[in-house]
Amino acid sequence: MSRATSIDVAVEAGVSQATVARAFSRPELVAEGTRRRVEEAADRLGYRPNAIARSLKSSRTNIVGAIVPASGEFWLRVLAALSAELADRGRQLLLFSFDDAEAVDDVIAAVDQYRLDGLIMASTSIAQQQVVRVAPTGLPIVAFNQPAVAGLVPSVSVDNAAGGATVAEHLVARDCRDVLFVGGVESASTDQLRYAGAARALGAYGVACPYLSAGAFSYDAGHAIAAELLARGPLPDGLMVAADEVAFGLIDGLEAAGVAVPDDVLVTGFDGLPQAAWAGYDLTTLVQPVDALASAAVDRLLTDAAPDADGVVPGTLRIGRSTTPAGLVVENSSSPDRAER
Amino acid sequence: MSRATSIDVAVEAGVSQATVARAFSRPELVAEGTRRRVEEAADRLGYRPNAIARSLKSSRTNIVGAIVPASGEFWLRVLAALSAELADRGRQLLLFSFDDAEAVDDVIAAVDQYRLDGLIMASTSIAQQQVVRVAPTGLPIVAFNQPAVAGLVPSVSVDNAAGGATVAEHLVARDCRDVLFVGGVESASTDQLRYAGAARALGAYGVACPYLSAGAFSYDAGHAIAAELLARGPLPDGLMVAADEVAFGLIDGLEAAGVAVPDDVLVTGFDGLPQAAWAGYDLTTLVQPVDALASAAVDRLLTDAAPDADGVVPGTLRIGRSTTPAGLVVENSSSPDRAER
DNA sequence: TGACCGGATGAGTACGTATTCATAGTGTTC
DNA sequence: GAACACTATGAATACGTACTCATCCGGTCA
Repeated sequence: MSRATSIDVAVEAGVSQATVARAFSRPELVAEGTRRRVEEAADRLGYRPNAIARSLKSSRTNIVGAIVPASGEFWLRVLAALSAELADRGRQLLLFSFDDAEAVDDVIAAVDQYRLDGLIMASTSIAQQQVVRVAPTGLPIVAFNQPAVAGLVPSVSVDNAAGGATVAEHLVARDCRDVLFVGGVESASTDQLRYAGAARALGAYGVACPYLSAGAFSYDAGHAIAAELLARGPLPDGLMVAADEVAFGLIDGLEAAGVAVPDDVLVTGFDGLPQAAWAGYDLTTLVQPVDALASAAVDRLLTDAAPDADGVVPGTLRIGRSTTPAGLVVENSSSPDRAER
Repeated sequence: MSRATSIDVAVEAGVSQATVARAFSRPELVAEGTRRRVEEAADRLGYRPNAIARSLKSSRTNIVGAIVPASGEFWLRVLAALSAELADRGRQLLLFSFDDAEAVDDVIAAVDQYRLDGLIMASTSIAQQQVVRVAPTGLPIVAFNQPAVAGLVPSVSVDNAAGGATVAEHLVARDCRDVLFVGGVESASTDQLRYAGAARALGAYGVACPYLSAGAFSYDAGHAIAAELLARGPLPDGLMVAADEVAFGLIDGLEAAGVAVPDDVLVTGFDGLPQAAWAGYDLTTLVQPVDALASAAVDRLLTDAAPDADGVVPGTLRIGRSTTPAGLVVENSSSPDRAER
């Protein structure tokens, strides 16, 4: 007793299969009474149009693929946002998560088989050449937070450079004269842009900004780099970290070594994870507008945007205790640095 | 210039379409030389089998659906684990996330259309009747961490009752004589089981264990309930919270009010989120073996397990600072309560 | 040498839908 | 009342694959 088909419904309702198909896909072409009879018959048989067969005919699946790294709080948040956004537009999300960059090739092969309506590539570690290989297949693509491929395929990302600058200026406003940028993965374009934005902004104030890589965008990497930082000599005034998760690890690593944040050193993050607002850290960070980014990405995907359509969405600075030493008096406590942006 | 089909390849290779199809689906039936010729022709044309058409014929999509709540750190972790597990078995994951329980009906309708190979329902807020409605369609289902439907459909979950007991016994071992259980959503079966396990275990020691609901499984709910707790009168020795995320909020709420954890009150969580291990909280919690759970769920799904096949996987206690007051001397600091389980 | 067997391949069909084309029916206009 | 426009419907086909069945061919055995 398998699923009822449109033919079963046609027999039940005493009409042709074509009429059943029309009743579901273009109801305005079917007479009122007929349509009701078809609907009743369909209800009785528990009929649902078979999306697979429909896709075969129409060559549109209503499914959008998303390639997303398998770990990291930020990506998981992005995933939820994309899923919600697609659901709003009647699409489904086929998830491809991957651990290491090599697996991306397998994923791309799979994507190809499913004739998806589009593909969102969300990762900093997908190589440029891998993206390029997909592009000619005619599959609409959008790169998510992967500014390196901007120009090759439509992309959407937060304004990393401006965000880096915003955070840097905040540190200057908090009297930092000596800042160290702690990056995640040096080759990641987001890392580079955030650093470039920060270095330029700090340069305008005559503040130098060396770069140090933690080696990964993870809590553990941040925790591990703390020791190296302390071994290097005296701490700078401010540590500007390229990602919240790394910053959490770094803060914990520092405090385990007896260094207090923000009393001994100011720390900032980047991403605006929910945990940044949790009192345990209360981290100053650049909040990525995940929902807006997801919305923009889906937009570009479904309207088949031009390859050079780069959507850059501004982030917002969240100021927390991690850059607010106990002694500091701030005029407007809710958002003291609002004017900076 | 659309995609090449098996017919195009057949022409190019000078064989029939049937041979091309065989070369890809059952290569052992095709002679060595022919197969090579087909493969070369396919490469030249960039041919990939169309999974949609294959599904139509074989009525197997190789796609498994997952209905997962749109928020909550725990669910996101589950999602990543499921995706990885399915990828290992050559399946894809079609994601359906939902905000409110009503949306589940829409999701189920969508699921039905895609003729998925299986469906994983991961949520405590999916009503029993909704699950039951899906069951008769013949679609293999597995309920994930939703013990309420055990017996109706195959289910997989952590041993909530035993976990609750384990945590409770740990609190007793830490000299708690007065414990309050802070639940998330009272109607959630996970909540009930964890509470029941805890209450039974505590009862054996003559320790009472009242129940208080935070109203949601969220940081904010935990934060908000802190005030109510303090207004109720003197704090108990230990607060046993039904979920890590709630516990984080509760701890922050308490500390904002000047109550120190663990010095003034011990706090435990449940789930074992990565953040529990972060030094900011260092929470004692029952770690759910997410990967093992995901693996078990996929297993049951693909082998079409019996409806009464209930997979209950044990969790492990993680002991953190949140139940280790400064004065306490512990014999084996790495895992002092290992014997408890 | 003829019957037979097994492997390799081709012709044809089915999966369930959407859509094109043809046709029957119903008014409408001069 | 005939020619016409228009709506509602049915018959037939295509989407791309997998699989059944039939065919062919070289080798084997009596």
